Parts: sequence; C-alpha cells; structure tokens
Amino acid sequence: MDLPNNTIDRVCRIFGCLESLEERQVDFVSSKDLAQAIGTTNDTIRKDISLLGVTGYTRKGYSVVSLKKELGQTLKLDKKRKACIVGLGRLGTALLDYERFKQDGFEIVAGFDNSINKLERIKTHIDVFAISEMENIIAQKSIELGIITVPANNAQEVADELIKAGVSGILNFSPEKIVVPKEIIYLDMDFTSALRFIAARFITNKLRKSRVA
Amino acid sequence: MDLPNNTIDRVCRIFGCLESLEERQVDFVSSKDLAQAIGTTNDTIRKDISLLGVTGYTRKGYSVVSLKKELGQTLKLDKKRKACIVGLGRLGTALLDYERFKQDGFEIVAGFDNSINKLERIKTHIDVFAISEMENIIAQKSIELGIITVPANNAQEVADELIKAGVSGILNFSPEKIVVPKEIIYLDMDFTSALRFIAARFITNKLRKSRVA
DNA sequence: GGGTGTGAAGATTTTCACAGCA
DNA sequence: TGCTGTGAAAATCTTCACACCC
Repeated sequence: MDLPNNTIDRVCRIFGCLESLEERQVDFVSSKDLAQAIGTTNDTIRKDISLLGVTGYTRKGYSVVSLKKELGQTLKLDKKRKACIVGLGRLGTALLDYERFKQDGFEIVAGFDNSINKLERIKTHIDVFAISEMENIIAQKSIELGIITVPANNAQEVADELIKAGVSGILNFSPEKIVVPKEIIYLDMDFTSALRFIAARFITNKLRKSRVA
Repeated sequence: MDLPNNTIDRVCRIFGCLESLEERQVDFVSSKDLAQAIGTTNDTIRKDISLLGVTGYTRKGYSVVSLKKELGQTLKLDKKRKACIVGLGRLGTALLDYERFKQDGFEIVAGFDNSINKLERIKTHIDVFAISEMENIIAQKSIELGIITVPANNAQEVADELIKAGVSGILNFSPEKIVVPKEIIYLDMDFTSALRFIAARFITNKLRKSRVA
C-alpha cells in the first residue's frame, strides 16, 4: 500500500477521535464532525477513508465502532506494540508513566539511562536499565519503538544504538536533529520547532493545519 | 506573505539546525547538509530559502550566522515570546523547567492548575496560579502562547479560556482534540497520534518525513 | 568544481461537483 | 434530505534542469 503521508497522519488522528467517541458511546459520526475535530475539510476525510478502502453508511455517517475497527485493521493500529524510553530525565520519567500509551496499544516495557543514580531513584513499575544493556533488552523483549528523551548532544548516538539493537521506529523528543537510514521510520517532536511553527504562522495568513509532527 | 505550510515547518527546523551549528562555530552550511539534517532534499531547502527572499553565497553554501539572522527576521523568530503552561502534572512541570525554551526565545512566565495542592507543592522559580486567575495574568503579562498539558476532558475548556484571555497560539499536548477559531494558530502534539503515525508507516513504503508534530 | 537560484515540469494533494443511496 | 463515494479539476508542493557565480 502506498498512502499519502498526510493521509496517514490524519487517519491516526481520526483514530484517536473514534476512540473517544466510542468511550462516549456515540454510534455514528459524519465526515464533517471528524473534519472539524482534526482541522480539515469533510472532502479530505472522505477521500482519506476511501483511499483505505473503507466504506461508511450513507446518510448516517460512519459507524464509530466499525470505522475504528476497519481503520485499525488496515493500518495495523490494533496491534499492540512495545516501546522503550531512553533518557530518564523529567520528560522521560513523565512518559514512562503516561498511562494513556498502554490503553492506546503502546506498551512501554523498558526505560534506559546512563546515570546509576537516576536508575536507583526512579519509582515506577517499569523496568529500568543502563544504556549499555540496551541491545540485549531490546532484542530480548522484541521492542519495536524507541522514544528518545535524552538531552541534546548524544541523541544521535542513542538513535544509532537503538537502530543497531533492532527497533524499526523512533520518536525523538530531543532538540537535536537525528539522521537515520531510510528504512527506519522517524518522527521529530522537537518542542521548540513546534513553538516556532506557531510563532512563524503569526505572520502568515494561512489556515491552520495539524502538521504531523 | 503567504508561504506553504510545509515551508514554514521546515524553516523552523532549519532554524534549529542553524542554532546548533552556530554554537559549534561552523561558518558555512550547504543546502545538502541542511536537507540531510531535517530529512528532505537540497532542492526543497533552496526553494524554501529562496521563497523567503534570502540569499546564500555561491560555492560555499550559506553563512550560518547570516542565514539564521535573516530567516529569524523574516519569520520573526528572533522576537522573544511569552508563554504559559496550563496543567501542572508531570508533563506540565517538566515543561515548566525545560530550559531550552528560554534560550530559544520562548519564555514560560506562568503556570496554571486547579489543584491548590499542586500549586503549593511545586518547586520552581516560575510563578504558578489557579486557573481562575488565567484571564488576568495572561492579559497582565501579555502572554501570547498557551501550552496545554491538562489531562483529556477539559482541554477544550482550557483552550476556550486561553483564547478568551487573548493568546494567539496554542500548543496542545493533551490527547483530546480541540476546536479553535481559525485566527488562532493551533498545533496538536498528541503523543499517541505520533506513535500511531510511526506504526502505520511500518506498513507503507514511503520515505520518512518530518510531520510537524 | 561545487555550490546557489529559479522557472518549468512533474507529482501529489486537495477541492469541487455531482451521482447514488437510504 | 443528508450524507457518502469518487472521478475530474484545481491548487499546491517537489523535483528537475540548467544558468550562474566564486
């Protein structure tokens, strides 16, 4: 399959909306509602959904439950995935305990840091290890995703090790830019760039947009 | 001015690269280097820069210092901006003390939460207030940016109050989708959507992309 | 040679417009 | 009527190709 990046981005957000609609026991949702929630047009939503080959119910909109199920199956969002966090500073430890991840299908199964001190002080039910153990643990636990929350300066090094250890996707919260081989799926979540994006948009007059990250 | 959204996104990231090149005292950088750092092509970089009306030095690439200065001036990224954080859980407090923001020109000047308990317990040099004081404080301190780190369920309510109080941009870390009037610049930094984006890309064969958050 | 700058071509993405359906 | 589904048109974004410059 070969979908537009933007479509994938939007579908992931749509999936999140469906999740909360499901919790609130809403049965049907229209392309217009979804469009409003994620900040796009109803045409785009319908096109996205149709690109995935999924079909709704005329006149009533889409069945929340079945749309969620179908999108999930198509993009394999229903599969549970294991992730680890490297860098257990304040952000890293906050993410370690971010309960939402688990309920959304991403289980954080390990944390890594180089400071013995931190490893000892951390109170969490998730196992934490020294970075030197990363390669073993990742292989052993079949971890697919790496979340980088180290300070700048050794983010690249950490990324290289994650890749060597076998993860296929990396989410980078550090401000440092990272270069990865193109078979690795990589997403940059630099907070400063995000704030700058907003600030820069103050002086342009375009419509808002989600910007995947 | 009316720039492509993607261009703005990339320029904000380029700006970050320039910042770190400057720290490392690198004098010149080529479009190719920048392309590699942010994950795009050199054509795109040159086009982006030229869209902003900025010009480099043939053969040597761009002067780091002057490119940074010009991009900064054009997109007003050199201007200091004040921000506040609403929701002082673990993520919110981590961001309160995220020192990088200040050095990047974004000063966090207030934190808000509804729990008196949290307000009392927090150790930080930044002033914290009850949410009921938001409107006053935001006006009084001329805060332009709101960062939402409350748990889902009242993110929309918080956004509405931020807007009423006068912020022009919102960065939303909560998993809840928020609807804002279109004159407000809004960016969604939902972690789960980001992880899903990566997971979904596992089954497609497209090149990586930055996706603004 | 090794880089930038940029119109034009090409590719992709979004929007439009309308058929179809319950 | 109200909403989906989808080709076709429009708009946007990226890549190409080559002039130009030190």
